[in-house]
Amino acid sequence: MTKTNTRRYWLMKSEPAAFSWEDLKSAKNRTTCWDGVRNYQAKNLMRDEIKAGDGVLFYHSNIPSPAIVGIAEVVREGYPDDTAMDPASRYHDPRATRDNPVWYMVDIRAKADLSSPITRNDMRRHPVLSQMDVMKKGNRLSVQPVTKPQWQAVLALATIQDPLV
DNA sequence: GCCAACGTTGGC
DNA sequence: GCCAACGTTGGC
Repeated sequence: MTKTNTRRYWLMKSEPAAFSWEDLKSAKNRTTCWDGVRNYQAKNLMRDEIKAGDGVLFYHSNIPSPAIVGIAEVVREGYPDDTAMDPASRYHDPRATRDNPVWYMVDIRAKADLSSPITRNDMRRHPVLSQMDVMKKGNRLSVQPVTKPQWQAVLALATIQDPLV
């Protein structure tokens, strides 16, 4: 089986005031480590499920018009989030050690802009995208699974080719 | 700014 | 192990 057939898709939320799509694009190698996630469900996804080559929808949250704004790719899969072991970090967790990192992160790289952002209003009206986890009330997971039909619907709406194929 | 929903903490 | 209290998230 080829990598293409096993690729999975995710949505990652970020408050642009903290870290935006533009920040990712201007980062070295257009790449960043997704550190500071302190939620067990998201940690387990990053440690066990999210693989290099997987697709990422980059989503801006907590703004007047929340939206999917870009396409990224996972370039490094789960490894210890060392900010947890750094007493000077705002993400410090005193339980974390080299033998027991407690928290994990992945690296993602910006791949393509959308022709225009896909807002929650757009998603709400869309038969496929309205079913996304991110549209469910009260869903606070910062890393969420996305189905292949949802991924394809985003690319179709954005009128771009899949940058990961 | 409001508030519903959620995850975590800690007393018992 | 239960659950109330609390802090945070995030849409609106």
